Amino acid sequence: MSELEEEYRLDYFEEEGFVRKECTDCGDFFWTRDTGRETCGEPPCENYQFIDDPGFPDEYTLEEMREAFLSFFEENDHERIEPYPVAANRWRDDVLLTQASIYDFQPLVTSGQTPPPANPLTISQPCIRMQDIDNVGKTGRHTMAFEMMAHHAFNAREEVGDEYAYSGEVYWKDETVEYCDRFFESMGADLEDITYIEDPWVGGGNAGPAIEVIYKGAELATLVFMSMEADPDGDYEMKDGNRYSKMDTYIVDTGYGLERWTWVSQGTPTVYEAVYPEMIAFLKDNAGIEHSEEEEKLVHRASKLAGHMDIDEAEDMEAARDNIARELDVSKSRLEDLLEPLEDIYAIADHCRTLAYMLGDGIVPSNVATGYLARMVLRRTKRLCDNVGVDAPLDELVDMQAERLEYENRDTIRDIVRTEVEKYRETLEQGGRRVERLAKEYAEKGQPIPTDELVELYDSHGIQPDMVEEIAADFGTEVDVPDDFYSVVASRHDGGQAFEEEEDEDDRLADLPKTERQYYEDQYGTDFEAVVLDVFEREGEGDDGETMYDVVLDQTMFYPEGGGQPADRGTLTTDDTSVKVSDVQIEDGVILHRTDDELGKGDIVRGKIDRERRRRLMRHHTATHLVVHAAREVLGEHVRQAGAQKGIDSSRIDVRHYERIDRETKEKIEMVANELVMENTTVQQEWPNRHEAEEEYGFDLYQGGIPAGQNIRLIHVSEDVQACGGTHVRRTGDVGTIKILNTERVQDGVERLTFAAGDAAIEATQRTETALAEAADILDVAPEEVPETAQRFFDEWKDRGKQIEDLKEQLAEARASGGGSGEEVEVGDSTAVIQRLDADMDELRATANALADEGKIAVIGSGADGATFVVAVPDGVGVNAGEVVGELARKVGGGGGGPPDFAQGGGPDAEKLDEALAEAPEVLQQVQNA
RNA sequence: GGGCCCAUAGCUCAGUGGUAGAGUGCCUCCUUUGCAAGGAGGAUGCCCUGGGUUCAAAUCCCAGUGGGUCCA
Repeated sequence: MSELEEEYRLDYFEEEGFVRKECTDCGDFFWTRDTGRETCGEPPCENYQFIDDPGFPDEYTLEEMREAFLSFFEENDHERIEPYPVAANRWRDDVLLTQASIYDFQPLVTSGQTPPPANPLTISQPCIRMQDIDNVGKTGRHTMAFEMMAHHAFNAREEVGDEYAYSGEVYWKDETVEYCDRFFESMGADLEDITYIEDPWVGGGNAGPAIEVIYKGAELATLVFMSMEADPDGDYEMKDGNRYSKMDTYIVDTGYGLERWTWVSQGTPTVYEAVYPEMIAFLKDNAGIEHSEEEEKLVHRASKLAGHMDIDEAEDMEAARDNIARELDVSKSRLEDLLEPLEDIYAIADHCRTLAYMLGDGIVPSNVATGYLARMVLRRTKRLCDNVGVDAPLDELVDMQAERLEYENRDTIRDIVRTEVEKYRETLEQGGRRVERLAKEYAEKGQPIPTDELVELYDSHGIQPDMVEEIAADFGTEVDVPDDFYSVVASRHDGGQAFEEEEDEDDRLADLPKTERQYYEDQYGTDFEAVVLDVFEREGEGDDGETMYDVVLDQTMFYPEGGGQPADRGTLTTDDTSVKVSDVQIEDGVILHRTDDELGKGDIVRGKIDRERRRRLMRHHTATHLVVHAAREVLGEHVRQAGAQKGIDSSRIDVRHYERIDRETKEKIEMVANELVMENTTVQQEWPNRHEAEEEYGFDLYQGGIPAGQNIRLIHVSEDVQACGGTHVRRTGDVGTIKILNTERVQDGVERLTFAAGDAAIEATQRTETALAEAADILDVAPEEVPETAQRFFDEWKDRGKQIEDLKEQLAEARASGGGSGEEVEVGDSTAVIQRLDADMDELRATANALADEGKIAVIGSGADGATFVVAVPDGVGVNAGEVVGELARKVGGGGGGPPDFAQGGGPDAEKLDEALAEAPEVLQQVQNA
């Protein structure tokens, strides 16, 4: 850290008369105007000083505080930026949720590939930190959802010129600290009370000096000066033990906690009371929580103490509670009875805000990714509500927050919450029954429910161990919950990790110029001329191991595989030869044409792409945009594309939605999509600046992934606008027609729509029509009558099955009582009937049973399908049917068995059946004697 | 993206290779009758679909479909 010491010697500190001191408690270095100060000011070195004694002259609500911050920086030449979604995985694939304002600009802006939307800028970014979930409500200061107010400046060293998307210095450390000071000043804070602690920052491969800003015991801001990157040969060793070196870009990354600032301005005992006063009042009232004046005072004092204590760890919670109780001179249980309901209520308010952010930004609960996080939060919130006795519907509670956050899709949010609560209820109900059965079972055995059953219940059925304990208690059953339960569950999930294939990078490839993409200039073009720049030999890459070639041209009409659109095919022709193009890929802007034969470097070639294939792909691509657009219109604004694949005969898109799409809904989507086709509007492409595009259309542009670069290609189809690199038809009418073939649920919360466009749609319709016509033909009715007729046939078929069953029974009885056909022999005191009857197993069984009912041993053999035997023995006769069958079956090369009074068996050698039956009397004798 | 679990009577579920079951609901009758209840009898079923193994599959194996759940 000492290596960074110089980094903190700011001119600003000097001019303002700051002194650098070492905290007498924790040893951290800090800067202050107060020369007499000894500690850094941050808990646990010091306590909160703002509770019941607000830090600013005026109280602020959340909204007022946000506005105060943003307008302060606006007045100081920062541009105000609209917040990004909380679902960060919409623009980056390394994280799920937005956890800080800087996430908005990673990785493209921070690495200098893409310019920032404004420079410098200010923003208040909603964030969600799931890792704090257990502390929410309990510590008085943790929230899962919060807004990070920030100002950012993106700088690049002068000497690197215009290599990056921004250049030069906007401002750096001195100005950043000065802004912080002046903002405090504008709020009416006492500047003597502020300390700036030196606290270098490391994260995500970057690092830099950073400063924590403490005021009245609360950390109100962090000023990060991101300027280093991981580098084994770097000059600086940071606190993570790795070495870092300076980057060409350096970025001001600040974070001011909106909730903290609001809290400090109000001086309430907990942050929740400052942030959600109305909601907490509502919840208290709804849960029927009333406190006497004395209790009220106790709670107030307890909250104050809790706020002072450092209880980040769950284990410390118990101890902290003990200390608080002692200090207040009440019993721990009394304190818990008072505080626990309040803690639940604080958590509910916070979780509802989290849910409002998540669902409002279009996350659909599911078993994957952010959807799963949303489901976890929702279920946890529901449990908290049940626990504390809040009976207001959850969708209403979430809506209260959604309304405050000014989301427009509130109806959808409520719908999603209702659906999800209902799903949870069903899961609990089913799980409850399952646990009851288990509890009963183990209660009878007098054993506790073992751990592996618990793991199974949790892992496969989503039932928490505490719920098992609760239900088991009703049956007096113990439950064996190990302390490391969740790690036992985790160990079940250990498995082989897929390893990534590494491809050899060709240096020659890197030196080639980017191929000119003619397919954008003329999407209908199929013929072109080009010069061969290079040819790569690919040995053994062909389907049958033959050598293939990757041809690089200066320009091409061939569309390389991308954005779910397969590559074009066609031919490249010179005066001497013609080669087939079977695949086209793009690598770093260089387009590779996979061919079956060699071309010479410098050759001039005529390219020709498979026109019909391309047309079909274009129709399907435009149709994809139409179907997504139609799905949004029918299902709701939350609908997002979750993957797509275009094809020749059909295409599919996966769409996020919280319910199954039934046939009626499917037809509605199909209708809307086809209406757009019939409108026959033009399909337009443009290449606007990415930030202008984002500003105008929002993040919903990026349905199929986020492209890099300053300018992005937009495709306008009707009202729909998407960032897209694919080829499209000129007018929607050129799609012809769209037929949705199928909908399936590919994951929870993700529906797959398979559809065909143009001639492929007609073909698909014809296929189903043919199937129907053939079915109608077989039934000999008109196609419209197929369902009714099929129903009638099915019913009749069932009826007849029952009749046949009946008749066989009667036949068997008649045979048994009529006797005659079978050979009767005496076995001990009883009579055995040995009979050959070439019929199926059911019939043999019925006959044998009927004989046994008359008190006779039945040995029936059939040669209908191989050789089969049934042996039935009446009650009280000492012959083991299983053994008899076993013996007989062996003679026909098979086996058999069953209970002593009824057995069946057989074997493949039907011609030995009579022989076996002839020996049956002997077998019976033997078995009886044995 | 990966793992695990489930699919049998209208409903809730048993059945672990050998004659498909229980509880509940349904129908009929009896007792009683204000309602509820009780007794006797009866009907329930492509054991999700398709393949495989086997003399024999609801049962074992594979694939599919539908649902549930946990993890990243």
